[in-house]
Amino acid sequence: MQQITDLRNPSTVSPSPSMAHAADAYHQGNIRMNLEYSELWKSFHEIGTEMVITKSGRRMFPYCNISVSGLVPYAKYVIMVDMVQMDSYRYKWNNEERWKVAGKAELQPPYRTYVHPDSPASGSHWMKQSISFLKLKLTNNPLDQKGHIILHSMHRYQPRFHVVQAEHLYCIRWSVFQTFTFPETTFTAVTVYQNSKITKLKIDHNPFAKGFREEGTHGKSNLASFSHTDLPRLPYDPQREESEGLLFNKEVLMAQDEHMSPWEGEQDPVQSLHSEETMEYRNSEQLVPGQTSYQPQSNHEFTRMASPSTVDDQVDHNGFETGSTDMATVPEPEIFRTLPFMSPSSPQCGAIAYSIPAGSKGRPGLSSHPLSGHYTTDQTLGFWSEALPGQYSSPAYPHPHPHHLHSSGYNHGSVAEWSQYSLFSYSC
DNA sequence: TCCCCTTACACTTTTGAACGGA
DNA sequence: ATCCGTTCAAAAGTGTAAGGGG
Repeated sequence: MQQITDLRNPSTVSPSPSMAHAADAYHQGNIRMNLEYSELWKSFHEIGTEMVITKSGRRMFPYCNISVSGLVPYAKYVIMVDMVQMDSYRYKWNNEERWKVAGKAELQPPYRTYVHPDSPASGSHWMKQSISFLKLKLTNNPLDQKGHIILHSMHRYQPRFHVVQAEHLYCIRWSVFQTFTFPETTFTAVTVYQNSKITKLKIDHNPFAKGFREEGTHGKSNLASFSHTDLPRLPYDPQREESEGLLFNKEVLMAQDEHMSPWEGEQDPVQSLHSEETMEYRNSEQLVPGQTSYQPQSNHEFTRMASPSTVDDQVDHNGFETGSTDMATVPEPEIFRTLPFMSPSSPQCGAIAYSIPAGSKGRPGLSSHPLSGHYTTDQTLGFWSEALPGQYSSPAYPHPHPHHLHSSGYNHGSVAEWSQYSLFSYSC
């Protein structure tokens, strides 16, 4: 685990002074994360994990399931996951049944983060059972409006988990991020499985694929079929965590020797990346966004959820009409939000964006949108969060600061349900 | 021709409403 | 009126295979 260095006095970070001061008694760096079902992940990783992505969105299998410890029991946290592109290459599966570089990576698609539906929840809530990201979906549709994480096919990615102490989702901007990655969760996004061994593993362990199992092969593996209904809801067990973590490293190293890597060349890029890691996870802490890193965007640019690589693209990736629209007239919108966050290519980025999917009557008037064009730490997330999904209850803007929401008694409703329908994405 | 993507399909699990009994 | 368990149809999640486009 990397040594954690707080970049700023935490007491100046949290928007919730009372809770923040209480939490200061704890070291942020005490947070630990463990990947559940790492054995299953490893069995895929040794072959070269592939995840199917579809236009309508596809779940991961195995899906991410983690446990955390070291949280302040009574403090609120947001837990989320995003996908980091592992390198700047595009791959192809060649005749020798290996992955090889097929060229440079495509331009990065709109960057999105999946927020766990329980967020925000108390530390005790997160620690009492494992945290499942079963419902996270991957898509290759850059115009996706369902909040799925957008990836490029034939590119390599790694899930990245973030723990953020924040009373509300819209406080994330001020919060400290603790980020965790697990080497064995690296995967290649594909539209059709390339490696038949991966297909077989998926069929053997995914209950939905039971119909493709050959007679008699079911149960052959020493790994049980993996259903989310099978997932134990165990209390946190530090001893178990520790032992599994150490076990993992041993086994991964052994696996490197015993298994033929599916990656052409000397080394699996993932192992290369983590070659100096000896712990079961990687952890880094960041303050986001760095205000100085923010680069103002024009209204048009603002609408595009643009990644740095797409700045020159003249197309609105979300297919939105441009121009001003009365929010109250928008029928059944889903809110898409761009989270102040770090991207793989740009460690800190600061734009917050709201938009409404194509097919809606329109989207918030960008010219009058409180967040468009003026990004400061006073900008807020969640100012129209109450009525999701389905409608905006109140434009209620401009809302320059989340504290206004408190003082006005603004009701944010069920944040858990709300976040399920929300989309966080990066805009850099 | 090759590579990759989309789509339709058959099969499975999951979900939730409806119902009946205690 | 409430709770609990069962049933069943619809919805959702799988990998496969054919076909299409660049």
